[in-house]
This record gives sequence, C-alpha cells and structure tokens, in this order.
Amino acid sequence: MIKMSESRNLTHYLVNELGSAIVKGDYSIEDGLPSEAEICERYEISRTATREAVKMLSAKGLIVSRPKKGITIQAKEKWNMFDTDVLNWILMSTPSLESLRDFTQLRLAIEPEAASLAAKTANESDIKRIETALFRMRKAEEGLDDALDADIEFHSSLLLASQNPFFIQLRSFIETALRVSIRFTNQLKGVPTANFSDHNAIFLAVVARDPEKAHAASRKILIEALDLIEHQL
Amino acid sequence: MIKMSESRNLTHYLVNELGSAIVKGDYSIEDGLPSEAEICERYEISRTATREAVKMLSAKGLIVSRPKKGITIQAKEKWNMFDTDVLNWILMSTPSLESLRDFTQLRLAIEPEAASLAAKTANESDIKRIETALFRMRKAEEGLDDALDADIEFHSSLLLASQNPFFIQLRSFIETALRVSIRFTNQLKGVPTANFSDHNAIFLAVVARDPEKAHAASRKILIEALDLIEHQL
DNA sequence: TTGAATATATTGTATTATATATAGTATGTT
DNA sequence: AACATACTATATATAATACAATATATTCAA
Repeated sequence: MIKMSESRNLTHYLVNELGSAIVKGDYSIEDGLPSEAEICERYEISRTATREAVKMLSAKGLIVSRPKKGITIQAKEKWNMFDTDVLNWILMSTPSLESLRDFTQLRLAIEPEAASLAAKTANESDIKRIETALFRMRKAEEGLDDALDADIEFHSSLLLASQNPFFIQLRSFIETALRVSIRFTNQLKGVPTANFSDHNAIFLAVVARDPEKAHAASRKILIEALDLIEHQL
Repeated sequence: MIKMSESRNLTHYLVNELGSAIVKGDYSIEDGLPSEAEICERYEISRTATREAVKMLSAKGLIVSRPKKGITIQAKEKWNMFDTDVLNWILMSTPSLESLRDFTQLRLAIEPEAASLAAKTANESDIKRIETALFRMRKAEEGLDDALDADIEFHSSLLLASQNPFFIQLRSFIETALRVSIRFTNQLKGVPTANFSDHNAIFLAVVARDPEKAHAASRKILIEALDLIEHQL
C-alpha cells in the first residue's frame, strides 16, 4: 500500500490525490477519470474506499459518476471554489499572479462591505477581537508575533463582526488563500508587510460606527494590493 | 424500502434527508447524529450507501465522523454555505426575512464589483449574452417570458462577464437563492418586478466601458431591495 | 490519586455477490 | 432505408459479511 502517513485515512488520502490531479489537469474532460476498478488497482485500494472518495469529490462538484458512463469531470464552473480543499488544490497547482489577482478582486468585493456591516452591527466582543488582532499586528511589526497569522486574524475578525453568516463562512476561504498566496506576495518587490496604520483606520471607523469610513479604509488596503499585482501582469 | 422516487439513488436520497434534517436543527451539536448502524436500521439501507452519504455530507462541511466518537455535527461556520445543496436546505428550512437580508447583503458586495469588472473585461459574446437576457426581461414585462428566469439570466450573465472564476462560480449560488427567496420578495408589498430600465443602465455602462457607472447602477438596484427588506424587519 | 492495561463500541477497510441503469448493438417491422 | 424494439455488455449502485484500527470508558494495580 502506498505511503499515506499524512492523511487521516485511505479515503481522504485518495480524495487529495484525485482532487489535486483533476485540478492540475491530469485528466481531460473528454476522457474523464479511470473507472472505479482501475482506480482500485492503481492505488491498491478497495472499492469501498475508492467509492467513498468519488462521492466526496462529486459532493465538491469536481466530478459526476453514472452507470456505464464512468466518472466524468465537471466543467470548472461547477467546482465549489469556496470549498477550502478545492481552493487549496487550485492555488497549490497553479500558483499564479492571475489567480492571486482573481482572489484579490473577490476580497475587494467582500471585505469593504463586511467592514461596513461591522461598523453597523459589531458587538463588544467582536470589537475586542478586532482589537486583539490589531495588537498582534503591532507586535508582529517588532518581530514579536507572526505577521501572517496576525494579519489573517484581523481580517477574519472583521468578517465575523459583520454578523452575516455568508461573510462569516468566507473566513476559512480567506485564510486558506492568504496562507497559500503569501509566498507570491512576498516575492513582489516593494510589497510592504501589512501596514498597521491602514488596518487601524478600519478598526477606528468600526468603533466610531462609521460604515462609509470603514468601507473606504478597507477598500484602500485592497486597491493598493490589487494595483501592485496588476502592475506586475 | 422508503419512497425515494425523486432522488437519483439511495445515497443522494439519504444525503438530502440527513442534510436538511441537520440544517433544520433536528440533531443537536452535543448529541450528534445516530451511529452508522442506527441510520442503516432507521432508513433500512445498507451500510455502504449510508457511509457514502456520510462522506458526502462531511465533504460539504456539515459533519465529521471519527472512530468511536461517532458522527458529530460541525459548527455552523464550517458549513459550505456556497454549496447549492447546503444553501437550498438552509433557505427551505428557515425561509426568513433575515436570511433574505443576509443574502442580499452578500449580493450587494458581489454584484456591483462584478459589474465593474465586466465593464473592464467583457468580450463580445459576454455582452451579447447580457443583451439577450435583457431582451428576455423586456418580453417578460409584457408577459411573454418568465420574469424570474430572465432576471436570473441577466445577473448570471454579468457574473460570467467578470471573467473572474470566483464570481463565475457564484452564479449557481445566486440562482439557487433567487429561486427560493422569490416567494418572499413577492409577498413584500410594493416590491416591483425587476425594473427594466434599472437593469438596462448596467448594460449600457458595461457597453460604454464605464466601470464606475456599472458599479453604481448595480448597487442602486440592490440598495433598493435591501432597504425594502430592512424596512420590513 | 494516578497511571497503565484492558474491554468495548464505533468507524475504517476489504471482499464478494447481486441489482440496476445505460450506451451500444442487433433485430425486426414497416 | 428508416425507425422502433429488444438484447447485451459494462460500469456503477446496493447489500452483506468479516475483520482491522482507533479512541473512549473501565478496571485494576501501584
């Protein structure tokens, strides 16, 4: 049996193998995946585990399996990009400036609106959470905390403060994408580490209950990042 | 065996049963779901099909299953709200003004930004597609086409024109939510059917390659809808 | 009280058998 | 020849059984 020490179990191992292979483009849409039987052979895994992996991948929108037709790959538009597994596979397989831009464009849609909502509806514990993250960012500037973790926590806490379940659910998405794409942003010349005062401006606007200002402050950060990326393209 | 004529197969039937039950709150987070064995008994289904359903639900972030611990329900924040199945279950089980507001707030984040992108990057076929949808909306005003379908197609075609895979993936999300929530919007007094000229304004801005105007036109529609909803709350 | 050994319940994996759905082929009728 | 019907082969769908791995709970000794 193949090494799979990293994975929780055989099914998850296979989900990862097939999922990343599909996203990488190892299987064409016309040909689809090999049949269940072939997958079993190739990975030396029972049909039970194989079928469970297939079910998980079809639940994520990557594939569809039908009797006689076999396992076919879905059009990219059907993939659940907001599933953290799928997103991970995509970012890992094709870590490009284009996908970084796509991701930042989405953040530009989401985060200013979330900041605006937060300024309207954040409660005390929400605000305290944002403040804590901001404090971590300040310490990170002095090298006393991890800059990426602090940055993620800040943006995540703002989404949480929006009180909107859809925005809240995007926290894991943002976290995943930030973690993967950080290597690229770091390689862009002149990309500053997350600027404390810019982030502080969002916090102050939220505390002041000023949605427009919070929106603008959040937008400022992301527009700068986006300009930088598009300048490189 | 239980009636399941609607479903493609046993596994999908069970996924639907359990998924909607979980979302509805039939199982508490502390107690979790019954064990595999119990589910088999209760639904008179083999363990194979049961396990495959469990795998699909865990792929959607609803549950986690571990040896000896059984099947536990994930915190709501882990659920893949952007999975159309999950979204459907949520909207069907608790079709409230609150969730309609949450959904519209998300649209307010996404759609104006998508319209702005569309104005920048839409190609000829994108524009033609938007125009076609707009034409359907006009005909719908005269009762010659389905108003909801036309409306959905319009907003969907704008997302597609953004050329951003994340926005494009949200098409199925928007479609699902619009289809479910339409019953409520229709019940709100004074809610007009989708206004043709407002939608036309977006189209014209895209054709004119004016991102700001496209953004504003899209935002106008959604702000109006949101105000109406919040007025009712 | 603590900690290690053990029992036990639950999911994980494998195997075999049968059922069902469907693309493709053959057959037969008009 | 055209078209509908029936048949066949094949892949997935379902079931049943057996055993393995794992983590909780219990027991018992130090």
